[in-house]
Amino acid sequence: MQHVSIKDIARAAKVSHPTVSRALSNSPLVNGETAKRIRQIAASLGYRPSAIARSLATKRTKTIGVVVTSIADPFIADVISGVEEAANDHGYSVFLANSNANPDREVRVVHSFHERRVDGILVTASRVGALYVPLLSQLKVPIVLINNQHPDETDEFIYSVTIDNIKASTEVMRHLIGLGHKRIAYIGDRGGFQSDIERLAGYRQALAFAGYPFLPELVVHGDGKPEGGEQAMEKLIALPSPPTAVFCYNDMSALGALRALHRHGIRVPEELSLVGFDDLAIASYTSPLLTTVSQPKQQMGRMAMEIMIKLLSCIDSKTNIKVEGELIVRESTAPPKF
Amino acid sequence: MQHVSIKDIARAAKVSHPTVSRALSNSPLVNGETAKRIRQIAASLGYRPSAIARSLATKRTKTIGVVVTSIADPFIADVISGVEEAANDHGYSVFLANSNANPDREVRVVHSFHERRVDGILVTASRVGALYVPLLSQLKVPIVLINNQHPDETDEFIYSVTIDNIKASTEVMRHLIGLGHKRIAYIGDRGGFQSDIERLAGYRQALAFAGYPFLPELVVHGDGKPEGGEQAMEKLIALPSPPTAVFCYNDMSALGALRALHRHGIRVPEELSLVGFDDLAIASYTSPLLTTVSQPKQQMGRMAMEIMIKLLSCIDSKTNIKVEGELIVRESTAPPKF
DNA sequence: TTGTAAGCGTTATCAA
DNA sequence: TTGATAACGCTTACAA
Repeated sequence: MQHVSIKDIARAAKVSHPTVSRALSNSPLVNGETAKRIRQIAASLGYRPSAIARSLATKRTKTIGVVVTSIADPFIADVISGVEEAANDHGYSVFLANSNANPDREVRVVHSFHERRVDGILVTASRVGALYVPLLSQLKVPIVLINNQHPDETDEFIYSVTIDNIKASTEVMRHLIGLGHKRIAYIGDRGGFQSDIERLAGYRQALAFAGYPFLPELVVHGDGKPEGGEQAMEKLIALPSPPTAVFCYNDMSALGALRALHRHGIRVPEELSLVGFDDLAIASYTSPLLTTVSQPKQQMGRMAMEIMIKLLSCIDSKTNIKVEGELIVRESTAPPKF
Repeated sequence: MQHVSIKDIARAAKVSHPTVSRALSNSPLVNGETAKRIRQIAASLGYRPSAIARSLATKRTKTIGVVVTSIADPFIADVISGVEEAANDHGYSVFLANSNANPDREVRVVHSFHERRVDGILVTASRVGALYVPLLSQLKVPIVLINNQHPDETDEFIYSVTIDNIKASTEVMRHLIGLGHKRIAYIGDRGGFQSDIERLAGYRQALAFAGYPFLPELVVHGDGKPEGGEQAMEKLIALPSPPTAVFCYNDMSALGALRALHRHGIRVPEELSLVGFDDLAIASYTSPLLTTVSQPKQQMGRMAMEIMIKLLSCIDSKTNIKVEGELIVRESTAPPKF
């Protein structure tokens, strides 16, 4: 016999299988002594309840579907580690699915989660396609978005954990402006994703606040990856009057920017200051060490899963959480030279 | 009604529910016309079969448990992305669990996978505790190890995908020796994990082959992470006669080593050559760009999952795969100066 | 406090 | 080619 079932235990304990079920779920409706005996037998037989059968009976799987655009993205990997930890702590298991921001795969993931009857869905994406959330919400299970607020605030099934991008972004700018920089550029992401839009908004606000003009030529687009950051920095370097400081959408972009600067022999921070966003592990190992904004990545994952679990337990709680970033000043920023 | 079932479809199509089941699984035992009609109805009702109920009936869940020591490890994250992709391609779903190399959690993960009745288990660990595999193998499901061969080759349920560490390691050494280096150090991992042992073996073999002495003081231990690499490098720098080249167990260690070198103002590669292992994305963004060994990380994950799926389909295939690394010479290695 | 019976949504085994 | 019926392993009334 492959797996031992409550019937096997019932037979050994000379009771009915529902009694076993009750004993194992610590129901008060069973005699203390018998319960003890049953639990002993269960343990001695190495009994493990079938989550499958239980799910079928209870209509809850204690399973959460987690969609990511790419698990190889270090930011996402950190978030997921928090997600998994919180799930594990509460007896939930996570199905991991990569969508690669590919619509075909997205549809397959939704189907797969539907068939598996997940209790809820977590979406961790630096970028989430506008069409995707409606697709997911067809499943009628709660959805928690990490780092992407749903535009339609009224949707009752959608919750989110995000960082306060505008605040973090203005703080970065305050730091640069405080150092004396006046020509500050922004290397954004390509797609106009929410976090990018917000960081750019913070950039503009801070500029306005300092009374500096907003110069469109100082806003260029990368792709959130080193390649894009590199190309974007090339454009800035080629400008007739290049910036003295550059604020990047994320650390990956900053990495590419740094590479372009190295190649051109432009010294950081002596000739140009550079700031990233995310505080990935690498940010402490570039040279110079990168000034950046730290996000509580793992904790954000954990919070998202905890919101989910509370929702599923009908405990209500704050469902749209905004966390704060923290500016980490390292070596890549300094006053402008001139 | 929350989910539509085959009974709902049966009612709508005026057939029995087993007929629906047959029609939807493309059984030849059902009239072509009826089958078509049933499938149309199913589609129009948005039917999605319950994997839960199916699993209970078939005793197979099409589910694989994936244990990792840390999903935040970029090497592991890359492997997992291959794992997930292959699973998805074959209709399997993956349960992701972090063990953090913590024995308590390991036990919980095993229980959880057992209860979920996973069809197989994949273990991705730079390091896997000796006790862990026996624990896992109690489940009587196939296990595929990535980057950790099971010492007991005879165990019938254990399979593996590994890189040929010795070969890759000797190649690194040939490169350094070819450049003219004679005092070459090795920064290893702490725990005596298999990959570390093998890379060190390759180091010694190459030294012996070149006729150079093996100097114990040139072998120091890190922890596979930047911090450890940094400390290990400090020890080497403090040596009365420091090495002219350093081969690191992995890129993470090399990153730390690089940091220590920067701090001491030791120029790489002019004064010291440095080699990593793994070819993480960062290796192309350090300065100088890191010479390292590339492992086909995603492909290894994919292969592991494909072995698993073949095993589960009773297709036999090579079950212990060894892949080859590739030396990527970038900027961190050069002939010794003097 | 315990047991009997039904049900969860499939697939599998028989008969028809 | 189809339909009854049972089975998978659990939980949950309801009865005793």
